[in-house]
Amino acid sequence: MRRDIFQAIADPTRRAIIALIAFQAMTPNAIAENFNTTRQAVSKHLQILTECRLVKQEQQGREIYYSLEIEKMKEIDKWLGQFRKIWESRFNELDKVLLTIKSNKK
Amino acid sequence: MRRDIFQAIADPTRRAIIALIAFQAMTPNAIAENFNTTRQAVSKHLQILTECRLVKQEQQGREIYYSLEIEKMKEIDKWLGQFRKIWESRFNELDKVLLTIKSNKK
DNA sequence: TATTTATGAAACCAATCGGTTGCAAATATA
DNA sequence: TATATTTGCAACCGATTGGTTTCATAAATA
Repeated sequence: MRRDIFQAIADPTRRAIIALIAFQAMTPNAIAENFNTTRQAVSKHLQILTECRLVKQEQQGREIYYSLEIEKMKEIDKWLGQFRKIWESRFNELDKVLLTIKSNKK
Repeated sequence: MRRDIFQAIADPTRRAIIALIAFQAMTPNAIAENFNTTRQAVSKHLQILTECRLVKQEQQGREIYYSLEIEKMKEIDKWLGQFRKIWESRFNELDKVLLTIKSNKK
C-alpha cells in the first residue's frame, strides 16, 4: 500500500525516531535503546519511514545505519505553506489595526 | 483519549477538510458535498478536528459553521522548526561549496 | 401543528496499526 | 569451524480507524 508522510509522522514514536536520527545516523539496535519497545517494533517503524523516503539506510558490514532524508521533510513545510499565507495575512491585519490605533493616538 | 494534531492531519480527507474551511466557515452538509462519503463520516472527522482544537464551531440557528483555527496550525510549523534549522544549514554548506568553486575559478 | 431540514450520537464492521514472539539469514568473532 | 551479534520478516493479537446504517433531537417551515 501507498505510504504517506503525514501518516508516517502521526505516530509519536516515529516522530521521536526522526528527531533522534536527524543529526547522526544510527543502527536499529541503538535507536531501540532509546525506547520502551522491542527492536522489532522499532524496525517496523523504520520500515514505514523508509517506505515514504523519510529515512535512508546505509549498510556497513552487518550493521545498517539509518539517517533522516531531510529533503523529504520539506514536503510538510510545503503543505503548511498554504496556511502560512493565512496566518501571516492575519498578522498583517492585526498589524494594521495596531498602526491605526497608534496613529489615532497622535 | 488524547487527540493529537499530527494524528488529525494524517488522514487525507481531514487535510482536505482543513484546506476547504481555511478561507470560509462551512456547515457539515456543505463540506460533505465535496467528498465521496456520507455526511456522518465527515461529521466524525470534524469531531476529531474539534477535539484537538484545529477547528472551531459557531452555531447559527440549526446550522453549525465550522472554521479553521489557524493558530493551532502553527504547532506543526513549530515542530518543523527543529528540522528547518538542519535543511537551512545544509543549504548554507552547499552555498559555501558553490562560493569556493566560484572563487577558485578566478 | 405536522413536516422537513440539519445535525450529533450510537452501534456495528472490515481493515489497519502498533506491538509482541519466534525464526532465518548474514556478518563478525572466538 | 562453531558461536555470537545484528538485522529483517512472518505470524499473530488486541486496539484503533474510517466508514456505514439507524436513530434522536432541535430548529425552520408549510
